[in-house]
Amino acid sequence: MTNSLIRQILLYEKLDDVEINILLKRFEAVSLKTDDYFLKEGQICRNVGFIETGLVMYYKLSEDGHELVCDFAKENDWMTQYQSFISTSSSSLSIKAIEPTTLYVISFDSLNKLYEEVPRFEKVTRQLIEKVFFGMVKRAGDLQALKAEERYEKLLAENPFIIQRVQQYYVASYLGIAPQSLSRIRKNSSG
Amino acid sequence: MTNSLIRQILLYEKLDDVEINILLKRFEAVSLKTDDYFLKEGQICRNVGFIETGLVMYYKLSEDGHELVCDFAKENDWMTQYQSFISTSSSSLSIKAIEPTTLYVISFDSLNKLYEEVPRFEKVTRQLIEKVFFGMVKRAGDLQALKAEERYEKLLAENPFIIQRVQQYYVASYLGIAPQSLSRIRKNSSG
DNA sequence: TTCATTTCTTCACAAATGTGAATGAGAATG
DNA sequence: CATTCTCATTCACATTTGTGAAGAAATGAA
Repeated sequence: MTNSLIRQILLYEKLDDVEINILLKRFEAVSLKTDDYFLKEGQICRNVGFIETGLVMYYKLSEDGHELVCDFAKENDWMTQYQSFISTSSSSLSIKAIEPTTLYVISFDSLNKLYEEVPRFEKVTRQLIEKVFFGMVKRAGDLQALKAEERYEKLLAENPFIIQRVQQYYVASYLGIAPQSLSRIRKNSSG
Repeated sequence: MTNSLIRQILLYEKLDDVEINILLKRFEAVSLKTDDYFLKEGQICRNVGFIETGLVMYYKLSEDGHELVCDFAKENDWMTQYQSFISTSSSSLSIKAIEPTTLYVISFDSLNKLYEEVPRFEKVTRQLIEKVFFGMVKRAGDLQALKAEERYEKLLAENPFIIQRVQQYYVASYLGIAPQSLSRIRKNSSG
């Protein structure tokens, strides 16, 4: 029995076959078509997903009504809206698939039962949250200290999948610049 | 027995007098003069501090050798460099007092003993970390979506203590702009 | 107080980024 | 295939922000 979910979890914590089987029963396979939502703004996020294949985007509506892209997640990434999930409060973000996406999904209740059944799984979760937290610190630092062109170059170096697989106006939004500016940056940096 | 440390903790979790006494024995009172360090870049952060009075600044050196201000913490705030603390790795940040500061400090080992003695204290810690995490998400969103003047106005509205108590070139760095730009923004926004 | 040092402000100009419009390329649809 | 629609590119120009220099103001030390 090997799938990407188990493979990923085993990177963080050794679990035996019994534990793995318990764990698998708690997850449900879900498919999203492009533009389907994992979570809509205003809803309470009651699930955590692990992406087997595909690509999703976190975004919110800014005050002037534009989509503001906050993050991406791709195959082998975990996804949830932590604030909403943890505090059972309505989410200010939406998460939608921007490629056909297959997931393993676990609900809040199921996750808590899993923690009782497989206590070591809590360590996995904690490490994953830390990873997201440190990623956010890094992102804030980049937005603070780098100019647009540098942020683009860094994204290209560190997360090329975003630039390869995401529409440019979404990438621009994620970088905090206008689509036209990203177009200009790409022209200057490649030539 | 009432001090700001206990008062703050009780906001998050009800603890009885026995627990409070155990807890107090694990913390040590420390004073920092202005420009004294709580943590220096390159060191491993082995402590968590609770600020009773005063003000500290997190910063790192950018590639061009300038101080880049990452955060502030004031009285009744907790302070540590999570990444270094959690993973016992050397810190890329420094934390220094920018006002005379009094602290309660607890070491990594002492904190873990405290978790055994007062298990409920883990809940406090978890909530504090979540708070920092959500704050960082918000900061990244602001840096992404707002222009310099809007970031300044928002800081003034939400954290006026920073503008009142921190030198302007540090505030500018925190906002991700040049000191002269902050000066210009202040001139235009007040008139 | 006086002097030295640091920080803040102001200015002129440079560089970076935003904006609206026009065009073009490609994908989707019929 | 033709048509539409969406997105990317380009351009001219506006706005925002950065930069270096000069001086003013504030701070700290003798």
